[in-house]
Order: sequence, then C-alpha cells, then structure tokens
Amino acid sequence: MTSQDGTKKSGKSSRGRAAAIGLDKKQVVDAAIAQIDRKGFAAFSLRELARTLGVSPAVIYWHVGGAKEDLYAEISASLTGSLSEGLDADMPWDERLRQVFRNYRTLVFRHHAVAPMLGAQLKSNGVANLDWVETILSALHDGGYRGDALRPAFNVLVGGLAGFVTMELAPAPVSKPDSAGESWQELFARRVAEIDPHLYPLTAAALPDITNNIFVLRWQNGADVPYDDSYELLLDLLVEGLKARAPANPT
Amino acid sequence: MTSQDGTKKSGKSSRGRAAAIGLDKKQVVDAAIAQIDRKGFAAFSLRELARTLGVSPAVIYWHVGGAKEDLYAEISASLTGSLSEGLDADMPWDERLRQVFRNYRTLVFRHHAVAPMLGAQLKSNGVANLDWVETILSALHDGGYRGDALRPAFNVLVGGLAGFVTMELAPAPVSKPDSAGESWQELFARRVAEIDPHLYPLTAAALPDITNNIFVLRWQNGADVPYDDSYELLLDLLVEGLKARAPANPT
DNA sequence: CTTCTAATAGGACGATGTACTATAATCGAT
DNA sequence: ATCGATTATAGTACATCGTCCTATTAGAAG
Repeated sequence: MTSQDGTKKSGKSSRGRAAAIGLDKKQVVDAAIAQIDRKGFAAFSLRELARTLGVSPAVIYWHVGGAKEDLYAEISASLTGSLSEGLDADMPWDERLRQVFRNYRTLVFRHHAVAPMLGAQLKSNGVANLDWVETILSALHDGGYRGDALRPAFNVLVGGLAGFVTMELAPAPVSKPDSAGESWQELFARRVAEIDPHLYPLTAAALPDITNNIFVLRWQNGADVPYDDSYELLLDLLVEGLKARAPANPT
Repeated sequence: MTSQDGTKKSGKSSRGRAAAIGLDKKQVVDAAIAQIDRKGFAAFSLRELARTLGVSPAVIYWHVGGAKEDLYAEISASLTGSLSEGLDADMPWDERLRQVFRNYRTLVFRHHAVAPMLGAQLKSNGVANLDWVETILSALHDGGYRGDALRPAFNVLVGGLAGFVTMELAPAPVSKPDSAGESWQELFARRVAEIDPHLYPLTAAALPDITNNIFVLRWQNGADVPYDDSYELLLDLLVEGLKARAPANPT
C-alpha cells in the first residue's frame, strides 16, 4: 500500500534509474493533457484516460497522489512551469510585465480546453509557480512597488489578466440539437439578432460590432473568437496605470 | 412527452393561474441555488436536489429544459437578473461603471459557491443580462466611447473584473486529510513558509504580507479571504484608464 | 362525468470516481 | 542465482451519477 507520497519524483528514487518498466507520472500527466485537449475538460474521465493508456484505473491512482483533483494540480503545474521563460532581465520592468502575461495567455491558449481548471480551482502543488511569482514581484519591485503596495498590485495583475483569459476560454455547452433541431448556438444567435432596439437602443445599435464579439453576447469562446486586442488593451491599462501611480521612484 | 420548450413561463400558460399543484421552475432553480450554497458546486447533483425536494429526478428534467447545463443557465440567469438595480442614471458615467461592477461582485459573493459556473461556462438564456449590457454600454457611450471603440472597452471591463471575481472565488479542494493526517491546506501553508530566500528573494521577503493573501500563494479563496482593496484598485485602474483615453469628448 | 394535458413516479442503462485485494515485475543484497 | 522487499499493475466491487423511457396520477376544460 502507501501508494506514494508527494515527493517521489518517480525516476530516481533512492539511487540510479529505477523501474524503467512501466508508466511514469509525467507520462500520465501528459496523456491527461492530451486527452483534455482532444475531448474537452468536461468530458475528461479517469477511466477513459486509463483505457487510452491501456492500463487499469488504479494505475493512475498510484502514480498521481490520491484523486482527480491531484491530477488537476499536476496538470496545472506541468503547464505553468515554463511561464517565465525567455525573459530578459534587462528589459524595462513594464515591458517584462507585458511579456510575462503575454506568455501566460499564449500558453493557456495552446491547451485552451484546460483553461477552466486553471482559473476555477485553487489546488496546486504550489512549487512550480514560484518562478512566475518572483518574476512578477521583481518587475513590480523595479517599478517602485515595495512593502504594502506589492500585494494589491500583484493581485490586480494576476486576477485581472488570468481572470480575463479564464473567461475568454469559458467552455461552450456540449452541442445537442434542440427539440426543433436547432442547436443552442443557432438559437442564441437568433435571439441576439432580435434584440429590441426600443428596450436596448445602444446594444441594438452596436450589434454588428459586438455580436459574438463581446463577453455576454457570444456563443463561441476564445478558442474560436479570440479577443486579442481587448487583452492587449487590458494589459496596457493595467501596466500604464500601475506605472503612473508607482509609490516610489523606479530604480 | 414534449417536456416543455423554453418559453413556458410556468405560471400562466393559456389563461389565469394554472396548476398551483406542483413545483414551479422558479422553485427548482431556487432550491438548486440553495443546495449549491450549502454543499458547494462540485458536490451538486441533480438526484440530491430531487431528494431534497422530495421528488423524482425526472421532475427536474421536466421543469428545466433538457439537462444539467440548462439548469446552470437558469441559475445564472436568476442570479444576474438584478444586476443593474439601484442605478442612478444621473450619476457621472464613471461612477455608474464603478457601481455596476461593485454590484456584480457583491452579488456573486452572496452566492460565492456558484462563482465557478458563472465565469467558467458560456451557456445562458441570453435574455436576462441584456439590462447589464445596456447599462455598461450606455456608461461607456456617455464617456465618449462609440463605434469600434465600444467593443474592446466593454470586454476589458467585463473580462477583467468578472474574471477577477471568478478567480477570487475559485473553490478550494475538498479537504481530505493526507496520508500523514495533514490536510492540503496545512501542507501548502508549510511549503509557502519554507520558500527559499536564496532562490526567491523578493517572494520570501514579502511573505508576511502575501502569505494566503495573493493569488498563487493562498490556500483559502475569496469567501474566506476577500481581496476588497485589490478589486477596488483594479476597478480604479480600468475606469480611470478608460477615462483618460476616451476617444471622443464625454457628453 | 369524461377527456385532455400538465406533473410526477419509478425504474433501467451505462458510465464514473474511488477503494480494496491480489498478482506480476524489478531491484538490492546475499 | 536466489530471495525478500519494493514498485507497479490488474481486476473487481460499490455507491453514485446523468439521462432516458414508460406508466400513472392530478387538475382543468368541456
């Protein structure tokens, strides 16, 4: 018993290469990511993952700690591990911030089906993302943010920008044709097109621009209709805003 | 058969009060919200809802459209219905924006367990939120945003602020004591406290301020440790930023 | 009272997460 | 080379879940 407790690193247990025989934790996590990419997050199942790997369900329990949530934590760690790569420490601090958060969005988009679990769940092993945290704090520090001012600035950036991406990639419902053969997408699009100009004049007037292009009035998510310019505007507003009200002089 | 298609309004079908006998769609939705509030979103189940209502599972299928996702859409519509209440149209546009998004956060916090499904899912009936959309567009319009400029400004506000709240209320894992009797919260807190000052100097230095108080390094969510000031800062940065770069003169 | 429809009951089906026990493979030391 | 200990896997069992199907009841309309 005793499956295997957290710090196992499955690959070099006590000494040398151990057990090249079977599956690796990394393989399980990678297969899980691939499966989510392929079938979507909602449809993901441990048993199907085991089936794909040609293996008994218990194997996943053994390699990953205890349960599905631990697999999620492992996936999230695996994905956000390379978040502050390719960062030139000599760039100005505001440019570094932009870079980091552009990286974040790019990276999440590469596995967009995993997005709901990145933004909508706390659990992680909490070690992999330390590089990311340090990078952001360091940039803010160079921008003049110290002590008490650091915390809200950090939260604004991560909450606002990562939150944006989470919403942008919110999954659409599983498309099941209605009782009248009409998919939800079609029905929703029709309703949006029929918005009453007397009740909602501004919304109706802006319809050509905003249909399926703003957050509440869309039937496709960021994987199909990305909001690149909106994200860039948000990034700009935050970074420039933080720059303008930096409490101390930048170094 | 033919359950009941979308526009049924269960309460006055053809004429007068019909069928005061059984359940109402509203009652089902309210009970579902109560159940999620009580047991959390992850633990929510249709069967248990039916059990609580003292009713067969099929009843929920009959009252709500087709499936669980439709129930979610109904819940989200019910919650976000009163979003632009108490708004004084005579207030300056920027103040109106602040008010609307303060309302949003307050409202979501009132049923914080529902948060993961508000931010992490597209489906809605798309009618209830039109008031909200119109309110935001109207404020932006009064701030000088017209035509092409409207869309990104809207997305920045909704994506950034609603996204922030979604992340803030991301659910913590179901607390199951580890193999060593240590809960995930305890283990995570310990790991955060042991961050190596040589590897992550800024993070380590800021620890007293940020432990369990910033997005990546926390083990409790916004329901226990709210980020009021960070949200207020985000709101301020966005509104002031949009004000500063308004394309046209405000009316 | 009869008839039609709105509401509900009850059960069946396949699938899922998780846990338990037993078995096979591999390694370290003798 | 053999033997125990550990690592890895199979197989199975249990409770639960979402969904669908077919009856059956309650109420309103005529």
